[in-house]
Amino acid sequence: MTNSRVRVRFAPSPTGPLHMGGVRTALYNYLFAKKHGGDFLLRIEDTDQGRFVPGAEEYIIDALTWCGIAPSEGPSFGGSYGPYKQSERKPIYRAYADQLVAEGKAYFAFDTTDELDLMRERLKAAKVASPQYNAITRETMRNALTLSADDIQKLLADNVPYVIRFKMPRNTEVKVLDIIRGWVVVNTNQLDDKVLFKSDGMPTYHLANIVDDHLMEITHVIRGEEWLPSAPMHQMLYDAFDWKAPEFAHLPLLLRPDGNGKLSKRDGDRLGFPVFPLNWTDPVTGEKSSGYRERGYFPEAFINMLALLGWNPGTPQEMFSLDELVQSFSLERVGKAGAKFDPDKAKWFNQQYLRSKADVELADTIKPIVDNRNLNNDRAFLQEVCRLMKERASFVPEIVDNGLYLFTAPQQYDDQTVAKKWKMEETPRQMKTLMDSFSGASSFDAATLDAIFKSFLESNGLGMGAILPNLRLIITGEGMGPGMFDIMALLGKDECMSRMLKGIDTLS
RNA sequence: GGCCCGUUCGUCUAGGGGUUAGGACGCCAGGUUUUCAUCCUGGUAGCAGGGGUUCGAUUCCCCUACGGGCUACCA
Repeated sequence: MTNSRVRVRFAPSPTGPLHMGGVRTALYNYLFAKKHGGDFLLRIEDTDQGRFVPGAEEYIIDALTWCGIAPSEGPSFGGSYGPYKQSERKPIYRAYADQLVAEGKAYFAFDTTDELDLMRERLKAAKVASPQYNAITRETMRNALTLSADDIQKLLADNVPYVIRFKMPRNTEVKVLDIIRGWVVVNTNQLDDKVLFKSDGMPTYHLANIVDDHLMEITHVIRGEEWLPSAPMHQMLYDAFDWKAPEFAHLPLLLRPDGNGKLSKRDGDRLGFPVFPLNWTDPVTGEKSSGYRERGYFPEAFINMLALLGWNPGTPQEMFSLDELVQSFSLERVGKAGAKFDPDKAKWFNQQYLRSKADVELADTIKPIVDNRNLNNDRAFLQEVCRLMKERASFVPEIVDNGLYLFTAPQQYDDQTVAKKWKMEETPRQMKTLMDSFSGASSFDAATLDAIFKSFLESNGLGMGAILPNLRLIITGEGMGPGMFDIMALLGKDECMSRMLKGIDTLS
């Protein structure tokens, strides 16, 4: 590798929607690339034709785009190292497998699935610790190392299916330097003769991955910890090809909030939070999974939260824009231990972003929701709704849900407040008097209304606590909410009068 | 089972041979607010256990426990 330009890739398998753990892996790749002025590319690893899920690839691209971490190379993104889908690179791989065979570093194996199962069972019965196809067992199997040249020719001529296996050397120490974990040392006796090339003509992950990373000039492999056990094997492959291996960084896993285990696709809706960035409907089962986007999360909040799950800047800063993350990120500050995802903290992040948004911007965001429900969508009105409600919401849709009374008159009145504050003998009379005071308002703005209200209290010798909750009750139906006179000013005189009248009437 | 990786408040984490072990979320209490939310103040709670090394270990080493990952012609 002659150039020193950093190139990293995110290489998911299109077997379903990308979950948040995958998004985090993509994010760290993205951040690392940007930090070092390098390239971030997407490669689709679809070598397993049996597990292909329609729509998954589009989903991955949509999700990354929504998160603001779209790659600069990849399927539908272009780039000069393509194609970026392994199924489209199929013709490339065979020659590399053949090269290893020619050099005696790999070999043909003709064993059937049944024969392999039998071998494993035999070894298990003999109490062998980990039954595997390796330097010892390969001697008893049907492969190019045990068969005669004539037999092999015959099998090939008969089109008997075969795979190409890596000839793992015996009793050799393999060392892999991981940026996050340091040296990881494994003896090859623990490793098996991995299949590099499948009988269906496709390479396995291991071969395709190494060949593509080499051809695409990947300098750093940043991936999930589930790949750590196969890293030594990958190192052996780079050595076998006499290629310089990229640097490795194995990320700690995202764990589920309850109990144990890594976060899986099933956990989300079961525990009441999404595991996916976007909604997803399984094309086969029709099963629906909810996404962060549709739940009302901002991509910035989602990304911010994800970034801090396993990485920290070493400073107390928690709120990070994507640019700030790029500036601060380093693999050295990625932790080693798995991180449990905390839905409460995710919610808090979103709340922070929601509060920091401009009212105008939020107004645009709630407009589709409002339109969808046939509510008042006047821009200035929505902006004021957002100003009043955003301190009281964690998610965008809550602005509308919690402030529905700003759009439509209440249909019912909060029982608790009625029971506690509404006095049959005097409240209706007080409310009527108050109505008269408001109806004479010179202008219906919050300050004027506030002044009118205060003088009403004073001239009637009343306290706020006795009157205001009831005013709120008949106008909003609620016992709590934003500043009462802001609400009234927003609703306007006619609406307030009509609501007060209806409220008094209903509750009397 | 075997191999590999890991272990600081409930959670995310800072720290690191001598610290009152720091921050954030959550939770609790008080203040502000006519109310709720926000905001402010305070509080609760942690170095998995046992051996070493050391004047001194949460920090370094070993063991154990626990957790996780991998163990396919899946990635």
